[in-house]
Amino acid sequence: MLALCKVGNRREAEVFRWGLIPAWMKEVPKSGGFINARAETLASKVSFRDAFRSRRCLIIADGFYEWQKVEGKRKQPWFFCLSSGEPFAFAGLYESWKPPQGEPVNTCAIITTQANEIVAPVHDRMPVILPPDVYDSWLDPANRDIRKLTDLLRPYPASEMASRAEFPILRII
DNA sequence: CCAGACGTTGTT
DNA sequence: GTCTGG
DNA sequence: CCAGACGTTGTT
DNA sequence: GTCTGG
Repeated sequence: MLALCKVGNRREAEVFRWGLIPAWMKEVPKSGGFINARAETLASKVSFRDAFRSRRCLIIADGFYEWQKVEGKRKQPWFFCLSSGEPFAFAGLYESWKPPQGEPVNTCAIITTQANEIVAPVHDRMPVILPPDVYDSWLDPANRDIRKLTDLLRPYPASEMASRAEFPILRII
């Protein structure tokens, strides 16, 4: 997946493998890494703390799915997007993981938070979407204010979002 | 204090 | 009843 | 999470 | 490598 990060003074777009692998891991975990990190516990979790301190990124998307448990049926997917239809940015973390041998692998995870009112009927968690005015402070590795960074990780306003039930068969683009 | 975990709930 | 240690 | 502690260094 | 659970 493609994500924006800040290297030196420049914003860069880089390809990351979805599934963050902490630097100290010796081999690729069975799960393939951590695809989600909880906003509430980020700062204290060994696996995310370093990335949260200095390797934050933005993951561009135009929507996301949440899957609703429906009694006796397969899970029902719902599609969520901005009512403006504009693309947006998930708050993400990345790591450059060094395998025992071979080239480093860029890995990333998205951050989740409590669901807002539009997502809550479907699922209790949702990805953190950041508004454009905080992109700079989120991306800046020199930003050491963990408290303020944590405060950015809120559920996006439901009033600016739209949703629709999606049929799995039809969703292939 | 040391052994063992270290993360979330995605995918169909 | 509540805290602590394993 | 549940079992087991729940207290301090006084006195002879 | 560092934290947690026993």
